[in-house]
Amino acid sequence: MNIKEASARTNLPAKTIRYYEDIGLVQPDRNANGYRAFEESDIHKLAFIGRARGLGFTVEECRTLLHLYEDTTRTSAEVKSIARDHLARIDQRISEMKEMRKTLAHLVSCCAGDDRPNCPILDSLAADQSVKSG
Amino acid sequence: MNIKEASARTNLPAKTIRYYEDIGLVQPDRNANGYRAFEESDIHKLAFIGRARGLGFTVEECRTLLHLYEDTTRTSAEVKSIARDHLARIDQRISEMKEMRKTLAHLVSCCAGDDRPNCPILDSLAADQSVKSG
DNA sequence: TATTGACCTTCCAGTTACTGGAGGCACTAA
DNA sequence: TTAGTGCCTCCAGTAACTGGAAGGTCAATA
Repeated sequence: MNIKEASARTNLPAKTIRYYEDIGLVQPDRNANGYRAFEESDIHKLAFIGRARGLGFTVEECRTLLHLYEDTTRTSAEVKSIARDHLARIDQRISEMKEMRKTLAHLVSCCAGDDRPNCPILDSLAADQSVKSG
Repeated sequence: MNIKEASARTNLPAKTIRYYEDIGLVQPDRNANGYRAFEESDIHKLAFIGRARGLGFTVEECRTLLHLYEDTTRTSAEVKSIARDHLARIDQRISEMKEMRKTLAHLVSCCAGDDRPNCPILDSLAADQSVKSG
């Protein structure tokens, strides 16, 4: 199948699929005319990558996961370790963002949002003692 | 003061400060020898930017906020609008990450993490019906 | 005075994961 | 034959830095 159908089947933009080929995640055959010829196995790989990306794994992690998937001598410990590291990064990131959110929400709630110039948001950004939270 | 002290005062890497000059966020004077000469006002701006970046504002938002800060004819509504948009983006991002976290945590908890190859994490990534959550 | 070492400069390249666009074949249908 | 769509490659740009090379400057020391 051509790239458009592969794109439709995997929900990945054609550009992205070409990119994944570029960096060696998939190696579809080529037709005589030079068009990529995707097999079911390519679609399967691409869908795998798409799902892993959807869970926030980096492309390099996706590559590793794909290798592990194809390596029947893998151990589930290897996979779990990658997933757990990623989970930790997500937790880290979530807590950072919650911290930002807290400060920001407080500032927003303090700001009149009218036509006067006085603004606690700017004051806080400018202040040496920054308002960190409620 | 030289860039090293400016860096220490603002907690921003020297590289980052040079970058901020490159993109026009600050315009420190230069000494006869070509070294940047930071004034208190530059430090203040840099610290402002650093705090705004710490709250997750993009560099372009920082530029806008800085302009607003320096423009005494601003309205707090303008500032609040930027902050509120940013807050919405953060909320969006947090909920996306929580969704990821949920799925991932579930998969991790299902995986034995031993020396056997069987792995529900890989199964889920490979499966056409993906496991979305608990 | 010469030289070390820390500090400063600019400029170029690399990072992540794509995305947009130009220029140009290939294929299908009318 | 022509139009329209789809495909190809290659180049450049995105965000916000970061690393490193090559080289000038300054203060202190041998």
